[in-house]
Amino acid sequence: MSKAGERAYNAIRDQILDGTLAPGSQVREEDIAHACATSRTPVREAIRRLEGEKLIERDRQRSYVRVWSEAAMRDVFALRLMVEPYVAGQAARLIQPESVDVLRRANDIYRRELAMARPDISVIVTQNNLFHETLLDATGSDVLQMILPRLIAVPIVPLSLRRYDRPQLEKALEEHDELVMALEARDPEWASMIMTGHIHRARRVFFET
Amino acid sequence: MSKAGERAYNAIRDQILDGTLAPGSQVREEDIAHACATSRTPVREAIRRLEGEKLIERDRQRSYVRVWSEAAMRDVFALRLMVEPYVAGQAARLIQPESVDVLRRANDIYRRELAMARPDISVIVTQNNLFHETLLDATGSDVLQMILPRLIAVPIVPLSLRRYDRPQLEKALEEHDELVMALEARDPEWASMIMTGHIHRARRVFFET
DNA sequence: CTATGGACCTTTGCATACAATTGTGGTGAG
DNA sequence: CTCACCACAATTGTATGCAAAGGTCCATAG
Repeated sequence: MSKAGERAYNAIRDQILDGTLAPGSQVREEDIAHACATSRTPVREAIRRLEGEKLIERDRQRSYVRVWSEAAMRDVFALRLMVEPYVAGQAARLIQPESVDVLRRANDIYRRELAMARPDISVIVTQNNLFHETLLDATGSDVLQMILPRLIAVPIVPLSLRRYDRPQLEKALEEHDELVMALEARDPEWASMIMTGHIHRARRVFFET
Repeated sequence: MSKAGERAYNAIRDQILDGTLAPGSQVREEDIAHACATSRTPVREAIRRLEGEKLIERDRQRSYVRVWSEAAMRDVFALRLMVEPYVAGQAARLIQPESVDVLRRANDIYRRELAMARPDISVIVTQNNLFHETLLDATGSDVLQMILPRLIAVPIVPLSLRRYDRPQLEKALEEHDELVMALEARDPEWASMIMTGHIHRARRVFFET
């Protein structure tokens, strides 16, 4: 997309997702524009996009970083439990060998990091995100690519891995590995079952810690 | 929202949904701006929003009305089959008596129209939409209200009722009536089961006619 | 006759200026 | 002392102008 508009979009989004912009805080066009060395025009577009993604909400004129209630998070996980297994199943039908390689590499980096004495969680988070995004792309479905990001691009979800202890991180990696096997076997039922368990466990960790 | 921006958004959206702007046709900022008696700036915002809703797609610079493939429509129905029963179940838990009345009234108008010699389909479409929207609102869930409209605000879906013949319209009404019973009984399983059948049947009609 | 290059034209991207709206703080009346 | 109202300040909304990027079409060479 356009240079300045894209810069502004990524800047705001990153700051929301990593918590720099706290939930509930006001997002001023002028501030972002200044930070991105651009004018308000592309910033406004970026804000509109993020509004559509529900990362930003509006009260009359002003924009704020959205706050997510616990009830909303329950709905998010309920929907992910429906949609993500479907994604895994579709990916099992349609994935290309190159994408499987990408998944495998993501798991290898994850594994290597986890083997270290003090793993850097942000590396694991990145590889985890890459894994799930690659899976989504592999479905080749515009509809899924429209829906799922709205369920996982929630400030808390990508960070929920940080709540995992080491055994939980190991378990999650095992599930990723098994998912790769299911995809290679082109077995939709197997893939979606693994994913169901994977999300279930994520939900437990999220609500019980 | 803003006056001009909202006008532009609704204008484009309406034209896409009712087919005035044909799928695949180019959407030019200047044209819309002129039609809405405004400048390009608010039009650009409207286009960005619709892009986020996947009603508009972009190729390099230009914007076009999105075309929905059959594969996409299959995904839409697959997801509706997951989400709408969940909506019905949540509504059964949380719906207020006044909302039940709204649903009942919608069904009554539907029924009266259907009893006529030559029913006006657009009346039935309106009441059908009202029914499903009321159900969605009754869940009180921001997340559901963010997700579901993206699955049904697809050019073809709101119009799919037009493919129903009279017995199918009668069957759909019966299902609405039974859904009201399930909601009054506050029985989530019953409600979601009815909805599952309802969407299943909609899918059959959609793909077999 | 086809293919390639280039000028031109169409459309969008960005910045700036100004208008409008909303929040806020202070002042005066009760 | 409190409440209401008015004025001003802070932000956003809209318009316009110009820059840049892509696409198109014609001319010319092979």
